[in-house]
Amino acid sequence: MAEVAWAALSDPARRAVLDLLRQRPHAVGELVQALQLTQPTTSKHLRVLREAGLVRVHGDAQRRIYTIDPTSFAALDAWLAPYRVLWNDSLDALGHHLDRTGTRTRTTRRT
Amino acid sequence: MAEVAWAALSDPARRAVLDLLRQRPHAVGELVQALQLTQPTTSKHLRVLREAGLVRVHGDAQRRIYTIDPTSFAALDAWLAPYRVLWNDSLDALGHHLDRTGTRTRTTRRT
DNA sequence: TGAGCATATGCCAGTCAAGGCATATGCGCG
DNA sequence: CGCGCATATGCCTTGACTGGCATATGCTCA
Repeated sequence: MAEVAWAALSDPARRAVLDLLRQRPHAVGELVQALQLTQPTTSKHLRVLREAGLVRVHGDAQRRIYTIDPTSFAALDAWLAPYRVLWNDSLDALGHHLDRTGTRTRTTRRT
Repeated sequence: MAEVAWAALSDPARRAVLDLLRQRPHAVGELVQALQLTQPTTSKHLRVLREAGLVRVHGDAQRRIYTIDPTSFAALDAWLAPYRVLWNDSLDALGHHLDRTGTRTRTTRRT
């Protein structure tokens, strides 16, 4: 199902793209420069991410603005969710008190 | 970093294996039968999962028992975590009240 | 409308993962 | 100690993905 989404995430460059987009929407050119990739390569990665439903293109002008598409991420997380209980249990067992590690629902201030 | 872990998850068969292991540890033979895969293929998938740190082999007798290794999952979730806030916001915006969707730290009761 | 920028696509060669088959290894039992 | 079961590994072929390059497309502006 999420099939393509997982495959998309398996590439480091693509995860890097997402990490940039997570902060703010970017135009292709910005990504090219930030990631030190060639323009065609970047476009191809974006295509993969787009078809995986992980990103969305906004401006259809000359500059195409890419943004994160949260819904697909939700699907990934949904798959991962059942497993979360497992390592939470393990951590508890180890006495890891760290209040909600970094796994909170809405904080994400890290770095 | 998690590099291999993502790649491992990109295969449906492997996710199926994990879904089985999540419920209880399984011997290779059980997986073969449950997933309708050939034995060598299954072993190879298990190898990938093992090297990705997603599973662990317990009994070193004739029957090798595979179990989920929670730690690697934590790494994946850690990467995913920053994105979680994004779709939570979207959902909130849409008026989704559902307290902490299913994203709590220690519940995961959803189906 | 013609030039130029930003982005996408096509084509090609190299690489890598996957499945099928045969076979090797590890282990317990008679 | 030799046999047989459970699992792992090797080899091979095929298909998919990647990056580089050249080039096509879409859009804006003079």
